[in-house]
Formats: sequence, structure tokens, C-alpha cells
Amino acid sequence: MAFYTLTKQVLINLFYKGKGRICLHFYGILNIFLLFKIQSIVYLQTFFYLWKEEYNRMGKKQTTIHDIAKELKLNASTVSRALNDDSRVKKETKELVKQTAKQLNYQPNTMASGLRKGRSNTLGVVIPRINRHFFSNVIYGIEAVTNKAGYHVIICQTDESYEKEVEGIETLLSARVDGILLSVSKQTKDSEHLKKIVDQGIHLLLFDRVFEELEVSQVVLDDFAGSFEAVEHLVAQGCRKIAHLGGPDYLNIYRNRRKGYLAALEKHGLEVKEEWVLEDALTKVRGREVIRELMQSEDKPDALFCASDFSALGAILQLKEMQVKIPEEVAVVGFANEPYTDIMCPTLTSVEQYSVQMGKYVAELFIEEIQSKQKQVKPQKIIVSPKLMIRESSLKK
Amino acid sequence: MAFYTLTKQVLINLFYKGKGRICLHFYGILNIFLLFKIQSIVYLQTFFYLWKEEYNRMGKKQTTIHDIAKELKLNASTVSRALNDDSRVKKETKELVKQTAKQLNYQPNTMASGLRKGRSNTLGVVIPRINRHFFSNVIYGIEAVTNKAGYHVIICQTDESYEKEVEGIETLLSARVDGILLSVSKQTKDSEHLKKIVDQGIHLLLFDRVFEELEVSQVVLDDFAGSFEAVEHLVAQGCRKIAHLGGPDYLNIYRNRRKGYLAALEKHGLEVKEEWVLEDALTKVRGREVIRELMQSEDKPDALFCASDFSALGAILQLKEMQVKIPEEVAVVGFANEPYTDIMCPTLTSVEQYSVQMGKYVAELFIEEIQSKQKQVKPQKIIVSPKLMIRESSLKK
DNA sequence: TTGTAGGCGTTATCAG
DNA sequence: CTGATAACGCCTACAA
Repeated sequence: MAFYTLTKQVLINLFYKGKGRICLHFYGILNIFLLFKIQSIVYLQTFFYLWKEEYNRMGKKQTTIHDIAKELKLNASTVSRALNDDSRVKKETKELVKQTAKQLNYQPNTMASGLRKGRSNTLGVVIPRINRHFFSNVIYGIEAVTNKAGYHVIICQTDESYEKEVEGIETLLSARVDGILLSVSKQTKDSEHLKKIVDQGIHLLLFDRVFEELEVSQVVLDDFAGSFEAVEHLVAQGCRKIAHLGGPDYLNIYRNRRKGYLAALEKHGLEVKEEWVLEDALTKVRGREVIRELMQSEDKPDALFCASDFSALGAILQLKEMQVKIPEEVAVVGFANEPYTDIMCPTLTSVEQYSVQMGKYVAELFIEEIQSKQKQVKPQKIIVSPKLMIRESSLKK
Repeated sequence: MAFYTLTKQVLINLFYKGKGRICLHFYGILNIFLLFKIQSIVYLQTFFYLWKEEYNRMGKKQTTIHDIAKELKLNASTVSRALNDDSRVKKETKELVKQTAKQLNYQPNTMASGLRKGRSNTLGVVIPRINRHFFSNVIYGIEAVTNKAGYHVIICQTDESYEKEVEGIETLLSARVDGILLSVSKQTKDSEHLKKIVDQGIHLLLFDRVFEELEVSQVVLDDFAGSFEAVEHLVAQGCRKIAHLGGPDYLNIYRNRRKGYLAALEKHGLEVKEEWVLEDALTKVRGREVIRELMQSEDKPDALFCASDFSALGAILQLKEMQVKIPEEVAVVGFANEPYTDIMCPTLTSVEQYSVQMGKYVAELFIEEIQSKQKQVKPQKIIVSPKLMIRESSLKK
């Protein structure tokens, strides 16, 4: 509701600012006024005032601690203290203040207090995509813990792109978040951008898809064990020719799943056929494609261990179309225990990741770090044990 | 890195503040010093300084526009303008500033700028639960639109509880979000808390679960049409005794789905049996229970129209257990087109809600409102047309 | 127990 | 085109 005196300066500045059109308009009116020798500039001011009103409109003025202070003939600092339950304020004053605050519908301004205190009580979470079962559950877990501790969460999605990951991190740093919980995107191959976070003194924690060598707290699944157990289960079912539909090697999760697979094969003295160890077979579509190829060759696998439930799903749909019996001819195991695994036909054996729990763990680690009195906290690593959920797609008896 | 002069006042204040223990400690040291008649107070200060360092530690100091200004012997305001691409700044200056900013690893402080500008470039989203297919997809849609426009999103989950909804709104108001996009919780029966948002001059938009009478922009599904079409489809398949597993009447979506169901029955002159119109049958568990009861009675339905895919799923699992043939004896239609519907056996006929698109719509409406020059924007209502996805569970031929 | 003053980092206004 | 200054709302060191 600014009210300008129409000096030449003001007009010049407006002109500079690219509001030339409007300025000229005013100049025009000004000239007209001068022509008619109207001394008073009141009309002009009114006119300009209206324009500002429209241009510069913002939300209605919110009540501040000053308003409360004025109302009670107190000082703003006392009000501030009262609202923060500072022990130095009289009980009666506190109650009075809180009551008035409610009456005036006072909402503390977190930006102002954050600015002053140098922290925002906000937490950033960076994930590939929110509309994926695993990640939305992790976030659910994170929020469950952090909300209780008075933090709110800003989520940045990377869409599996390195650039968007960097972008998201910039946004979060600008928002002065108190910490960043991150799961790297598929395209992310180095951790320079993450080091920047740590350098700025902001807590960084990684989960699921991590850089193991980074000196920050991490929560990961024991992918190796999950794979190993899954493959051993297949072996126990009599499978000997087990193919692996996996993901890229630079992501810890797929690397470790592959390692677990290879280790299990080795333990049982099974041959590793290179054509059966695939690095780009994570989606439903790829699952179908891969199966089409594999089943055309002379030497067909008798089991599939998939690093993703989606490729397992694709594979099963394709196998069904090809009239291949599951699990008799080809047994299938997936990874992630997506909600549909126990509904599909046949129900899919898969590895449960305890996603909500992982979210809770990483959030708890964060809270712990932030509340720790030591300047430097030793990074912790939580390894969540997966659980093999055995279902029809792999159970032969 | 505060450096205190140890006046009596400081100590008294610390004492008031409940830091008594430490204060006494200092007094103790002070006394010792005095005993030994040590005049200089330097040691004491150093000691205190160290304590403050530990107590008051915050993130490392970030570079500000002032630092950049100092570096370039410019004024902070010029730097600010340069970084915001204000037309009043010389090109060379701009480049110089931006370059220096990058060198010094400058991150603009959104809290400060938000405080000054009176808005936060943040958007609040209130939903029942993030780890649900529909809502996580809506958010995906919302973020796709808002991120492009430079907004970031804070998500508040209500867990279907009214209190948490109110709480979440408080949080968002304190964060001075520029708008709130909301889908009401199952327990929310009135809209007083929503009116408060509007009163504070903050943009409120509703989606999916809304209060239709509220004078704000809304994006909803045409639940009536979706239901109507679904039931007509069942009728066309020869079903005459159609039960409805629905939800509470005070939520628009379930109310409208029920209305659509009833309207379709009426149109085709089919009887409405009260025992077949259920208001608390939205979950997998309830789906099973309801079917167990319905199939025990004399007069069994020959079709189920479920307002949720989960109750449809429960029903199907139960029917399969009871060896009832689907769709021959009982046809089933769900609602939401959850990802598992085309995987389960039999695949489930369901109603697609275009959740991502709904998110995009509501975000676009918000952007439109916020960028509109008029103070008062006429609320708009977007009604998304659903699509019936016909699958095995209801297709008799 | 309360008051005073100053500053957090940015931007709007006005002066030059 | 750039500089100086005063807010934005809150908090805290220090004074009283």
C-alpha cells in the first residue's frame, strides 16, 4: 500500500526498471495537468496509488509479535520469549500473550525466525521419483519421524537425471535446509555435487542408492544378502541355469545384487554364462525383450533372478504368452516386493526391502546428528536385512 | 563466534535462562581468580568463548551478496539487481557479479528474500497419504508444473485425520506458502479450517476430495459419470443384482459414486436393495468381510461395483477362495485403476482417474491465479472425465 | 522479569 | 547506471 510522492526521480527509476509504458502514461497525464495549470497533485497521486495497489499486491498483512506487543503494551521481545516458553517470562504474561496471539490469529513467520536463527527446521529429500512404491514409502517413513521433531520436508525429484539432481540440491541449499537425505539418480556416477553439500556444513545422509565410500551416514539394504538368499532358494528348488536381469554396475544396489547372485552361483559350483548376466534389464518392457531373446537360444535358462519386480513382471507376462510353465520350466524371483507381487498370477517371489523402516532409520540418524552436541559426528551405517518372500513363481513343490 | 564481556548482567541472564549450572561454574572460577588476585580477566573470557562455540554452533557462514559486493567494490543492492537480471545494471557488471558469485559459491538465501518480498515461492500440498498410488501421482503432476514456475513444494500428510489436517495447514501458513493445494482427509466433515486459509489471503485450491460448496478453484473427477458408466457396463453384461461397496457419504467422491450407481440402477429399472449399498467398504479387509456376508444370504448379488480397487481386490480374493466364478457368477468392477488391476487374476475392470493430469491441472490453476493481475480471481472448476478400463473381471463374453 | 537495540540476508525506494 | 538506506519479522545479547 505504498504511497508515492511523484518526484522526477521516482519516474526515472520506474522508467529504468522497464515500466516505461506506464511512466510515459503518467508523464502524459502530468503534462495535461500542467497544461491546465492544476496546482494540486492529489489526483495524480491517487491514480498512481491505485496502480501500485494492483501491481504490488501481496497477501493481507499478517499479525506479528509487534502487534501482540502493542495490544498488550509489552515489548516485542517479551512476546517472543513468551511464545517460546522462555523461563524468564512470568506465567501470567505468557498466558496473556498466548491468548492474544490466538485471538489475533497470529502465525509465526518461519522465514523470519529461520533467517534470524540461521536454520530453517526444514529437511530436503532428494529422490528419483515420488510416484514409485519404494520411494513414496521411504518418504512416509521419513515424515513420520521428522514431523514429530518439528521438521518439515521439501522433496526434490531427479527423474533419474544427474542435472536435475544437482538442480534440486541447489534449491535445497538455497532454502537453507538443515539436512539433505538423498538417494542418487540412475545417471549419477560421481559424487562431487554431494561433497559440496558436506563442505557447506549441511548434514547429508544417503539411503538405498548411495556412494559407499562417502564419509556420511547411510542407510542401505543388504542387497548382497538378499540376492544371495534368493538365488540359493532357486538352487534349492532344483534350478541350475539361472539368468540375472540386473541394472548398471555403478549403482551400489545393482552391483551388490549382482555380486550376491555370482557368489551364490559360485558357492554351488554353477556356471556363469555371460549372456545371462544382463545390466540393462530393469523395466517391464526390457523384461519382455530379454526373455524373448533368451528363450530363443539353444541353451535356455531354467530360472530368472531379477533385480527389479518390473522386469520380473515383464518376463512373466512374456513367458505366459509363450506358454512356458512357471515355475516348472522357468522359475522367477523379483526384487522389491512391490504390492502387486502377491496378487499377480502366479504370485511372484520377491525380496522385501522394508522401505518405510528405511525411511525411519535415515530420518532418525539425521535427528541424532543434528541434536548431537559434537561438531563432527562419526558417520553411521545402517544395513537393513531384506526378507525373501517365497511365492508361487519359484516354489516347485 | 560470539565473544562476551563477562559482566554480572550476562551471568544473571544466563542464570535466568536456566543455564544455572554453567553459570555457577563460572562464578566458581571467577572466585578462584579473585582469590588469587589475578587482575586480568582474559583467561575467563577465553574459556567462556570456547563454551559458546560449542553451544551456539551453527552451519558455516555462507557467502552473501555483501561478500560479493565487497569483493567487487560494489554495493550490495547492485549485486542483488545483477543477480536478478534487473535491466538497470550494465551487462559487464552483471557478468562480473555472476562470475564472482559462482567463484565464491554463493547460494541465495530464500528465507531472506522471502521475508523481504513477502512471499516464499513455496507451495503447500495437503494430502491424506503420500504412499498411495493416486496421491503420489497427483504430486508428481503438481511438481512437474510448479517446478518449472520456480516453486517448490512442501507436502503435509494428514493420515486421514482432521487434527493432522489442521496442524498441517498451520505449518504451511507459518511457512508463508503462496498457496495450498488440498485434498481433505476422510475424517474431515466441515470446512472451517479451510476458510481460515482463504481469510488470510492465501490461495487455496482443492482437488479430488473437496467441499463443492466452497468458493475456491477445484479439480475433481466426474465420479458420477465414472460410476454410472461402470454400472451400465455391468448391466450390459447381463448383471441385474449389483451391490455397491462404497465409502462415507460426507466425502464428495464416495457420495457421487453412489449417486452414479443409483442413477444407473434407476435408469435400467433395477431394484435397490439397502443391504447391498455399503458405506464402509473401501479396504481389502472390508472387501473380504462384506463378500463373506453377502454370499451367505439367500439373495446373492451377481455383480459388485466397488468405489475402491482395494475392496474389489479383497472381494475377488474372497470369491476365489469360495470357488465363485468371476465374472460368470459374480462380476466385479473397481475404481482408481491401481497399477495392479491389469496384472491380477482375473484382471480387474476399473475406472481410470488420470491422477497425474489432475495434479497438473490443479497446479496450473494455482499458477494462473497467482499470476493473475486481478485481486480477486473467479474460482474455476475443472472436471476430469474418467475412463472405464474393461478387463476380465467383468467381461462375460 | 521486562525493555532496548541491533542484525540475520535480501530487496524496494529514493537519491545521485 | 549505481549507491545508501530502510525495512521484512524475529531473536538475543545486554541493560535495567
